[in-house]
Amino acid sequence: MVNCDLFKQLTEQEFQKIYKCFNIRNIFFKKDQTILSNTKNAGTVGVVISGDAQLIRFDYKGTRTLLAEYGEGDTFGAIFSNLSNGEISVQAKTDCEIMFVDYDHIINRCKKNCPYHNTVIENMIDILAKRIYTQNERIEILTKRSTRDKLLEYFHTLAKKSSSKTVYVPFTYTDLADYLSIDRAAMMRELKYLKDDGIIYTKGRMVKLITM
Amino acid sequence: MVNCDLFKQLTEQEFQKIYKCFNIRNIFFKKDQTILSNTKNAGTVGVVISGDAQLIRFDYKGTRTLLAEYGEGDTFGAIFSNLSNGEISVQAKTDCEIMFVDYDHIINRCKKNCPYHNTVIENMIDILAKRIYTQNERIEILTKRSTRDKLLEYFHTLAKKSSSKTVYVPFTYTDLADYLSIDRAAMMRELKYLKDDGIIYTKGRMVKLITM
DNA sequence: ACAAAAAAGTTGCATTTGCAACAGATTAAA
DNA sequence: TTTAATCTGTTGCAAATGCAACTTTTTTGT
Repeated sequence: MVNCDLFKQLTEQEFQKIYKCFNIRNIFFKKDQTILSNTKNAGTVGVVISGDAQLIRFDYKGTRTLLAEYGEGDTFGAIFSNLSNGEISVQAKTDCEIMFVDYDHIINRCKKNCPYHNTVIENMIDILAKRIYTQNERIEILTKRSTRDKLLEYFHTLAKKSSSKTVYVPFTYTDLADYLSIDRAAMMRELKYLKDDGIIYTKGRMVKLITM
Repeated sequence: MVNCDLFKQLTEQEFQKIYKCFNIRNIFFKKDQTILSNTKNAGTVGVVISGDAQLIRFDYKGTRTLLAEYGEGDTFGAIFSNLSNGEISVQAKTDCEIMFVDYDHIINRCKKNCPYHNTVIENMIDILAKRIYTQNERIEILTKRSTRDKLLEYFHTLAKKSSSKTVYVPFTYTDLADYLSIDRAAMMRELKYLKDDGIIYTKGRMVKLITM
């Protein structure tokens, strides 16, 4: 049984029917392979069955930006901005299995008018809404004007999610810098200042928020 | 007849039924009034019938960020990030009329199972997808590390939309700085450098992209 | 268990940016 | 139509940031 946002609340039989009707296919990827890009698998939605993946963009300058992280059950793809001359792609962070579903099949009801298609569409709405929410979080962070404020906003975001003042950065500090869209060295320096000022305490990727 | 993304492709009769069934109400706002915020009209979707509105956030520091602009037919609200200690709200930029629809009514089919409810749901998906697209554009811009690159990315975004190398900034330069999340003075300075370097030519809010 | 690769942690220095504080131009209001 | 308010355009200066170039530590692959 698949355990993912897109097909939740479906019975096994319903899922099997949809699997055929929607022309769904599962593909395995090795670490560092490209799962999806402007040219590869465009117009499809990817569902992570196992493993981890990252949405990454490279600038014309070669600047790397980490746009999102996907884990088991997460859904990605379908909607990208086709702007920017940069390359945007989803990369396998570990070996992973991905289920591909055509976006058009999801949102356009076919003549059969299967009742469980409604469920899928409602799930898709939830996925889109969640993505908007996540992007809003990201925008909140990026609109902060200083490195310090970006870091603090990010840590507070994590803290809210885990309802704890002790948070764990879910990826490397190198990636964190790319996620916050700042220079890694400048970020490390600011982390030190934050520690010096007694605002945070860190040990590896564990960060404890002291003030507030 | 309403002309908006949310209820497009509906007949007048269908719309009238939905208007009652969904408990929709139209409200007029004077310029600078708050249309929607964390506390006011949360959980509802606003549709601009006439006038213009802006999504704005104020930081704990008082830093203003312009998050989005809405014109006639645009849909806003329903999904905000509840993070950040800042105040987020939709403000009337001019006098305007707003139609409020409860988000739950849109996405949850009722027992009557009206066929035209499908249309509304499909419209909602399009709206969410479009919003994701717009947010991606914004993130593209914000992840640029320099003022210069932010400006150029923004101008190129406008240029793509209008398929022209001559673009018109749709709001004041003061607002543009808030939109790009940079200091206005620094932005004006960079605009001057861009002109000096022969990369752009400007006259008022008209910007002509010379290179590429 | 070892070698190689990646990440973490530092620092000096040049550049960019934000901030404050203006004057002039334009727009809105009385 | 005059006044007030907002927006545009500048500048000096201090502070923040990015960049390059390292060393040390940790992780990964064989």
